Amino acid sequence: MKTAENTEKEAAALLKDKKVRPSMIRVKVLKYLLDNRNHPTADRLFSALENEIPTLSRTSIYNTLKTFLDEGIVSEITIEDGNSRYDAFTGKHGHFICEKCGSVCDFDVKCATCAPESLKGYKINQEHVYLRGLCPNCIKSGGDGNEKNFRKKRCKKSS
Amino acid sequence: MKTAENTEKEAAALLKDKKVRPSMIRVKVLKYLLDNRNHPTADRLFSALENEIPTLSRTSIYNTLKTFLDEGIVSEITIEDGNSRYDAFTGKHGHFICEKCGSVCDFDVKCATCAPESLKGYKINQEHVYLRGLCPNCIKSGGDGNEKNFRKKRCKKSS
DNA sequence: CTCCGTTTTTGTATTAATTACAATTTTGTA
DNA sequence: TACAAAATTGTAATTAATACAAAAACGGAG
Repeated sequence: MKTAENTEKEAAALLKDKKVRPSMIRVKVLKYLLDNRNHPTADRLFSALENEIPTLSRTSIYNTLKTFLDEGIVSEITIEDGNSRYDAFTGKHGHFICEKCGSVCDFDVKCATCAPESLKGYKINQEHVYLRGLCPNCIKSGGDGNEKNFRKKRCKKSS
Repeated sequence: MKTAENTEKEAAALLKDKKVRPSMIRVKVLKYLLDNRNHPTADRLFSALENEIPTLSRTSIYNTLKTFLDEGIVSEITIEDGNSRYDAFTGKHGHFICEKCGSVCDFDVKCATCAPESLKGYKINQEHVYLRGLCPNCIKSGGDGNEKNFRKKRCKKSS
C-alpha cells in the first residue's frame, strides 16, 4: 500500500534522477502532485502547502514549477486561460475541463499521435489534447452547458 | 478572386446569420480573422485595427471577442498561457506553436475525435489539439529547442 | 425626420497571475 | 568551520483581462 512516506521518497528519488536537488519545497510540491492528481494551479499548490511550510512564498512555488518544467518533471496544462495547471504524470493522456465547476480530469486519448505528415519539417516536443464541456455531476445539477458567459468570470479556487 | 470588399461582406453576412448586429468594429474584427489566419491575440487585433478605427479601445476588442465566443463565431486558443488567441475557422484542426518564434499554425488532426468511451457521461462542447515544438525556420536558424527557459519571458508582439 | 429606449463603444480603475530582482537563508563541500 | 553556490523569500512591477459607468451610435415608433 502507498504511504505518505513512500511518495515522499519517490518524489525525492525522481528529483535526484533528474539532477534536481531535492530540497524540502521541491519534494513537497512533487509529492503533492503525485498524491493529488487534481491538476492544481500555482495558487492551489501554495494554499495546500503553506500550512506544512509556514515560511513558504508564492515565488518559491513559481520557481519550483519553473525548474520542474525545465527538467521535464511536470507539464503545464493551459486548458483554461490565465490559470496554468501542473501535472506530474508523464503517460500520454488528455485533459477534460468542466466549464461549470472547473474541475479537470484525465482521459485516455484514442489515437497514438495527432500529428500528421504535413508537419514533417517540424520538431514536436509536446502534444496536448483538451476537451471542454460538462461533467456528469454538473449535468445532473441542471443547465445544458450552453448558457452564455458560463464560467467566464475568474475565480480563484477550483479543483 | 477574393477581394477586401468580399470578406467584409462575408463577415457581415456571417454576423447577421448569428443574429449579431454587424457594427463596424465587429465586421472589421471578423474580417481580420478571416483574412489573416494567424491566430491573433486581443492585443494584436487591437494593434492591427487601431489605425483603421482611430477611436478603438482595447475594451471593445475584448467585448467583441466575448460576443463572438458566446455565439460560437470564433474559438479561443489557449495554447500559450496568459495569451489567448482567436480563430474564426470552424473546421476541425489542431494548432502548433513554435516555442522559439511563437508563431502558431494549423494542421489537420488525424483522428476524427480524441474522446474515448470512458467519457460517456460527459457532454463535450469543444475539442482542442495543441502541439508545441520548433518550426522549420527556427530549426534552420539553430538551437535544438531544448534550451532552458526558451521563450519563457512574456513578450507582447508575436505572430 | 425626430424622439426615446436599447445596444455598442469607450475610458478609467481594478483584479489577478506571473515575473523581476535583490536580499537573505540554506546547503554542500573543501 | 568557512565559503561559494544554490535555494528561498519579499516586494515591486508587469501584463492580460474584467468591471463598471458614462458617452455615443443605432433603430424603430410616431
